[in-house]
Amino acid sequence: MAVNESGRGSAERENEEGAGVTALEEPRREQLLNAADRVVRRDGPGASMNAIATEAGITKPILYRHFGDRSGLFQALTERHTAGLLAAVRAALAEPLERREQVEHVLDTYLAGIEARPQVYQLLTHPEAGDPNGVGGVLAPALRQIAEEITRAVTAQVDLGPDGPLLSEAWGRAITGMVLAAGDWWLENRPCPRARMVQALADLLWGRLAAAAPLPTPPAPAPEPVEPANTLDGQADS
Amino acid sequence: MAVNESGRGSAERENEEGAGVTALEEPRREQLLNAADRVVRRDGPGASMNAIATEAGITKPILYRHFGDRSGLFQALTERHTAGLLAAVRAALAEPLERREQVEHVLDTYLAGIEARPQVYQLLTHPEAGDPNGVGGVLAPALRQIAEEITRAVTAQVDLGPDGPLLSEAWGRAITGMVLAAGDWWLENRPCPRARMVQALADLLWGRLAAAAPLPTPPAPAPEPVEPANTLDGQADS
DNA sequence: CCCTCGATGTTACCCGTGGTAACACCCTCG
DNA sequence: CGAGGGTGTTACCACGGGTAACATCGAGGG
Repeated sequence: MAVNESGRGSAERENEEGAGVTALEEPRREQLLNAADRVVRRDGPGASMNAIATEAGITKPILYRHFGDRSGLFQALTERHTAGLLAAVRAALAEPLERREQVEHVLDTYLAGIEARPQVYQLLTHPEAGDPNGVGGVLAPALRQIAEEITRAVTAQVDLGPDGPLLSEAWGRAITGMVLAAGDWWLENRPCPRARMVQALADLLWGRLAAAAPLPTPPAPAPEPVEPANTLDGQADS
Repeated sequence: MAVNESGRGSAERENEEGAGVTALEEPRREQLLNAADRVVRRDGPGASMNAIATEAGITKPILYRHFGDRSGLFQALTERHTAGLLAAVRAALAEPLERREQVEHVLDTYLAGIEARPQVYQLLTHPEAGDPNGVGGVLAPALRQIAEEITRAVTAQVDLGPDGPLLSEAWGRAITGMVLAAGDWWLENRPCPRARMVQALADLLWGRLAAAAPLPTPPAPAPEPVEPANTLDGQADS
């Protein structure tokens, strides 16, 4: 067919990849994941299967043979990257520090993790970009694991009285979401060094918002007529 | 033609819809939005344009004439629903209450808002499900507006010293993300009544996690062999 | 030596979805 | 009676996920 060297993207250099132990038993799979990784790093999530296949120097069906479907591929890809961050956070949560120091340590660990791999970080937070099925909550699986880890740590380390279980569960999610949103903003705007951000978040958790002095109410209280409570309850749909 | 009554989904009852003022000047548009609303409520985001068109009893091109493209439709749809929630939160933020009461009020307003329309709530938090372009941050536009509103309120009402701007910006995002994640979890599991959840979140912001007594470190420090620090840093790319 | 087996690879196709072009209808206004 | 604008339609295209069917090649085993 003489197609030997047609338009295969940037293939034929899958050798010096080097991956973890898993490569020893499933080398091809790892190579494909590495290719996918490159494409995602370049095109973000939502990269097409065709693009990934081309980058790997092959065609779609092989990808599907190895990963079943697109979400399978992305799940595998995500898990590779999740492991490190999750383990790091877990370790930080287990360290025997004074509470404030420990919280700062965990916050710093997370921020450092997402700082190190900004592109991939999108994968962890938006795994389902591109496949509309199963929207499933705000927290991606990776984040949900972190939330559970926090819950576990709080349950084990802090005395919250009879409502402990409820509080630690709620707080696990709350803290995760808080760090997620704040970290996302920080990563995008870089308004301050990491340590400063850690302080800001720890301060929030330490009730600094609650404790701070109030400012005097400004003189003109209602300058703009905001069109009172327009459709506050929206379409009642008769 | 004789196509009069072929396969048009559930059309010909667009009359008793009842919508806001905007319907007076752009009635067709409102009807289409109502149809889209129904479909999204039923199929979640990621509903296809065809499905929406069919539900409205028409075909795709008309949708595109009115909204340009898919994201235009969803943006219009989102704005309709955002208005109420945003206005409510804004009002709650402007109320002259004691700080703790005000925070509780805002939290309760938000939770009540998402509680009232769980299906649509997905729209606000996952507007880009189905269109992989422009992933753009964790916080959807609607949430970003809320975050800015919180930032504004904190800036105006709380004395945070020289770092005020940074802190209020960071905290605006952080609090929004916190309530988003916690609210999402609460909405899905309903582990407690709303008022309880409000308390839990306010307590967190009030530093209860920081202030609570520690639990004695459990006797057996390493009961489960957790497979020590597997691939802590993941792919080191040897 | 041949022949099966499994992994690797390909071409060609299906279907659904976003998006568009071109044409038809009707109703109103000058 | 036209012109124009809103409403509607039938195709059609490109592209992305996913699959069937066929081709190849190396390793064993009778």
